[in-house]
Amino acid sequence: MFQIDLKSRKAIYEQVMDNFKRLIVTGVLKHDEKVPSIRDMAKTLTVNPNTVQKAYRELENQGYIYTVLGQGSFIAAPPSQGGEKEISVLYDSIHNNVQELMFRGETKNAIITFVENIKEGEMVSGSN
Amino acid sequence: MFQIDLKSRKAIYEQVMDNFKRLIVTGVLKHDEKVPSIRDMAKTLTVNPNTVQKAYRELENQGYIYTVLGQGSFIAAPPSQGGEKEISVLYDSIHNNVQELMFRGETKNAIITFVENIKEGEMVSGSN
Amino acid sequence: MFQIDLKSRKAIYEQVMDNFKRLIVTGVLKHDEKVPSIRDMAKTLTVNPNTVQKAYRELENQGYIYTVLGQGSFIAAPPSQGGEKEISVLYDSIHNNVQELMFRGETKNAIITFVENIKEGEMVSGSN
Amino acid sequence: MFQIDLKSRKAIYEQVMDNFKRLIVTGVLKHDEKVPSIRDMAKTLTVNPNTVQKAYRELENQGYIYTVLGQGSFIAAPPSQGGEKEISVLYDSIHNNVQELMFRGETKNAIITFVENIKEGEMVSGSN
DNA sequence: GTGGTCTAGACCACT
DNA sequence: GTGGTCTAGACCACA
Repeated sequence: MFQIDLKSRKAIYEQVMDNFKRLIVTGVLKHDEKVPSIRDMAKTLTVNPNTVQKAYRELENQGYIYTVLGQGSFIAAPPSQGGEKEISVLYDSIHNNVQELMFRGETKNAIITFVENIKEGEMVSGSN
Repeated sequence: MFQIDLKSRKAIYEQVMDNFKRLIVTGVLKHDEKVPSIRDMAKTLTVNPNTVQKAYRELENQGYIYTVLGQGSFIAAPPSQGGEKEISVLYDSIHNNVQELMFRGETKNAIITFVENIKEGEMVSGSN
Repeated sequence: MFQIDLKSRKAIYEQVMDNFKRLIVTGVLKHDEKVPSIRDMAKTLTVNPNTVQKAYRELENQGYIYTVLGQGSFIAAPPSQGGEKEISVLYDSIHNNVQELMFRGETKNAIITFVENIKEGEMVSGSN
Repeated sequence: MFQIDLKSRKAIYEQVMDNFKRLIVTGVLKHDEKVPSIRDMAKTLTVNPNTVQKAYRELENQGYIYTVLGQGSFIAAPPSQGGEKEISVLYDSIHNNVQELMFRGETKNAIITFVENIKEGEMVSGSN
């Protein structure tokens, strides 16, 4: 499904979250699809189950998955409305990244071309 | 100059770094300009000098400032070349942010318009 | 493992770094081997944990070790490529040392014989 | 004569010392030749006279120059004998540098060839 | 004045 | 258990 980098400075549970988010956002994981159990996930990634549990708990808090007691966790429906704050955070992040790219010599046109070529169901290698 | 949030979950020294990076990238702080001494900065922010020192040391490692022994720290010259890895990280981050925005219902056109309106010396309210 | 000289003019954290570098470069410490925890090392050397932490952080920055959150630090893989600048610095240092040795009466042949006898996994008493 | 790098992490007085040592060892400055006065040197390098004074004092301690009261400082005679400790320090430094070069993938032959090509009166760009 | 090092000791997050 | 952050406060070297 995906891999995590134990040597990374990023916390493992955050890496797990990021990977799930990416798979959900890119449409690989669809609404109401079941996610692996905590134990299976932990075994697959060879990490501590507590770590996976923390990732799932956070994902649930942020609305990406929901849990049915005794049955496991499932992908939540895409947010139909709301999340204004989330959206502005994302825009701010883009703003900063674009400015730093320009500071580092990238042209605005190159950046816009890059953005234009992004498709809704496409993934990028490794990120943040 | 700027403020930091002592209650934030983000480390103080990282907040200091982010603020300086933003001021440098947006052109507010210019090449060879002197930055406040560690002690002054610590007093202004009401944090421990060691914390500011850590921020400055990291900023120096990352090439944003340079230090002259016994005289203080100064804004470094913008990166003329290299930083390929940095640049690809920034592009990846934009990629992910754009995808999540589209997942949340924003249109590609709205995002591109947003990017087109970013100027090289402009700041954004709260970021990251 | 090794000892440090608290009275030396050289910073303690630098002594710790130098010792680790020597053990790594000479092959005594091998890839993925665990290094003592910060607390253990501090106890062994009878110095403050913060001092050891600084040494470890720098060693990580320079690519000699890597850290797994919550598990400790480990010896990194030898540099496969790059480090052009590092290499030229080392050559420059040799250049200067050889010239000073000749200035002090050592013959070129004696120096070359010395270099020829250096083995990849050999240590030298006290250095630097 | 030479330049110093104010931005370097190396102390200015040490840079001055290193430069003089290099000029002496490479034969550019010869026995009994006069070295610039502290004031002239400070003006030329645009540094504090106290800094130059410290460099000269250290150079005198290490036997590279000697001072005649009221007349200035002069290059000392090359060491005819002694300095066993200095010599072993230089050999140790070479030992370590060679080992690190091999660790970084340089071959022994390449290093030996490099040493063979060093001439007594040749300089190297920037060192250490 | 400046930054750099070190200690002692507390608290937090991750595994 | 592990490393990471922060504080308070001392001392040193350099310019």
